[in-house]
Amino acid sequence: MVKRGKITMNDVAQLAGVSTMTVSNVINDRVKVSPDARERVLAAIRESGYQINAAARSLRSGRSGVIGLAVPQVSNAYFGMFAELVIAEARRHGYHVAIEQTGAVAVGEAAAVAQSRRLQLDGLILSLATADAQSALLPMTDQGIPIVALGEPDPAGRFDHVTVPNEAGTAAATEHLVDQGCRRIAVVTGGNLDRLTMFTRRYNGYRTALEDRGIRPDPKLRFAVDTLSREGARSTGHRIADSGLGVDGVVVFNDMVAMGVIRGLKDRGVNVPDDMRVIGFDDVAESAFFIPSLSTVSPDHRWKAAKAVDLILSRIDDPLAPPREYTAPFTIVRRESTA
Amino acid sequence: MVKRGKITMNDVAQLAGVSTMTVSNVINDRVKVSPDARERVLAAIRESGYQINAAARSLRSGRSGVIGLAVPQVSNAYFGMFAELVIAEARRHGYHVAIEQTGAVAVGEAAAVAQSRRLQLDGLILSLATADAQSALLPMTDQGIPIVALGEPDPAGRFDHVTVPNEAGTAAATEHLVDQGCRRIAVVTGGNLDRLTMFTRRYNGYRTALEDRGIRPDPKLRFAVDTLSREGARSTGHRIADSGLGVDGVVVFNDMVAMGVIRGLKDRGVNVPDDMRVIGFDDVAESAFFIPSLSTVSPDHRWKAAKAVDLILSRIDDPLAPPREYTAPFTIVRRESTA
DNA sequence: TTGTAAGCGTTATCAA
DNA sequence: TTGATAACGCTTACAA
Repeated sequence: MVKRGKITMNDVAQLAGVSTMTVSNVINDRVKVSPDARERVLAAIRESGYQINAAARSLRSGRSGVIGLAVPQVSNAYFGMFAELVIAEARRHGYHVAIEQTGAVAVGEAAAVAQSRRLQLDGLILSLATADAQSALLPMTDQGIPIVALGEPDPAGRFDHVTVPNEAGTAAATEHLVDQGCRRIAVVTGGNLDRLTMFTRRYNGYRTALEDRGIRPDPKLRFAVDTLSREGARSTGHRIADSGLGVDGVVVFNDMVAMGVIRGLKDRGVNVPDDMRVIGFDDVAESAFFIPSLSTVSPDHRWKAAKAVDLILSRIDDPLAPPREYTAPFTIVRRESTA
Repeated sequence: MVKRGKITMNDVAQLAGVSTMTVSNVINDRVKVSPDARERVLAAIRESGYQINAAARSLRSGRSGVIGLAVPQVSNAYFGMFAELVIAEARRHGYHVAIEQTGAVAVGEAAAVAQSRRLQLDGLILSLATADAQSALLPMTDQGIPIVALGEPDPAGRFDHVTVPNEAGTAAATEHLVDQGCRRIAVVTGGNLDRLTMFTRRYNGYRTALEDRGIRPDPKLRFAVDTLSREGARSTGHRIADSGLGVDGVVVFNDMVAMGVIRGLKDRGVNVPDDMRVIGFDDVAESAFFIPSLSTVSPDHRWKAAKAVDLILSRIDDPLAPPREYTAPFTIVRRESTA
């Protein structure tokens, strides 16, 4: 008995011989419904192929059952992996995930927040990539929905924040290179280091570690790179190989770029790890399969995804709690690229 | 003048001293609105920080302005790249994209369709990975929204279908290996080859090409692999290296697996391309950066994304047109792995 | 060009 | 335990 066109809750109610409220109560498992009525309703739903209308539900209830996840770029391996973990974690709690793309620009990040309100999302996990996100996010007042910031913190400190061990992780990576015998250790970071961004933090970790080990940091050994482009990473490899600075190790601020750098070194006949050692940050899946497999700082991504979802849910319950800050645990994974 | 809580179209209307319909007309750029009224409305929107409620709009109008994209796995490089292209293409037409994950299982694919109806999506681009999708998709009748199938076709032939040149592409890849001097060419495919799936088609392209070049296909040279796991690809590399079959070339059904295979060969001391040549399929971004860079069949992904979005939009206008079928153009990209 | 009225499908509230 | 009613915020249809 398949009705043509849209089947509403009303249709199901008529089929089952009950009121729409009873159907609603069965679907949402809300109040007590007699086993008899419940059975008839479930049968009617099955027969009719009824699907609840999310727009109507969300309009009336004000909640959508959907959490937003805004990332700079969905094609980036790191964010793809992270999205998958968030989806799994949200599902465990009965939530759906809507993925947005910010393009790693401030307006994109602000747009994601606006879009979340439009779509009545129940929360937003917002991966902040810009430092000047400040300009776009700061003026936002009515922060309606729970927001968890990843990467950079909200400059206004309004959001919960989950981050990775930028300083400590990079320091440990740098020390690992020292332990492997490197003395002329270059560092590859993004952007400028004027503000306190992820790049600055990782750069600081590198410097601190060198100083701790009695090696004087050489400013010439810092190479800046365009963050999201693989070509940029590759040409940075060329620059390092051509620098004539006697580099014997490279700390790179993330795995994607590290692999690009290694590729660029290879273009110049510089082999990793024989001629130069390289370590990354993130431990994306492909790092284990790259040739050479990539040593890296491995934050606990699952922990991070779980914490982000947890924070959203707990803030739905308690919107007024003060903003919280968490840092994921990490390990150093030693692979071929630093052997 | 920022109102606390939800600002509705009505609030904006009052602020601007017009009716809600005038506000609606301004927002949707629908009928003629006097420049004066329009200006006041836009000012009121700016002042109040009004955001339209997507749920209400979609409930009333029956349209959401959102196209769904359901892929097996968002962390997969191929689907990540494709999602990005679809997002860009949809945006050009004023549409938003909601990404779903099917897990490459039939129930996931069917769930994505159901979810699309619930969410009032205006269309669904559905990347079909399962052959037994037949069992889950076939019984679906009320196909409410426009659906475009990618990868495998809808077994019932109800959906528009955009595909890649499975046979021709793999045949060209195989011929390229022959041209490079390979004679014992292995093939890596997924699953069993009982049904006519993407795997079968690519396998057929391989066989046809060999026969065309007067090389007799050897069934022992076919290696099956678990599609979505990188570990599986790597161990396939081990199996090929350990096989003692004198393999000098490998045609792999996609790039991700090809890179895993090369990694596995490397584990056994088999170097690509010196000891063995390898070619993939897809031309994902990282293939150019892998070491060795990967030769591959490169379908025009942008073309494919554009065609998929076009088909959705044209079907919104004309739901009853007969299903259409398109195949993306391709080129063979020669890189180090087959040099 | 602008405004009024009705209703999209669901759920909160309250009465039965 | 169940049902009637109103309302969520917007757009369609039509009247002014």
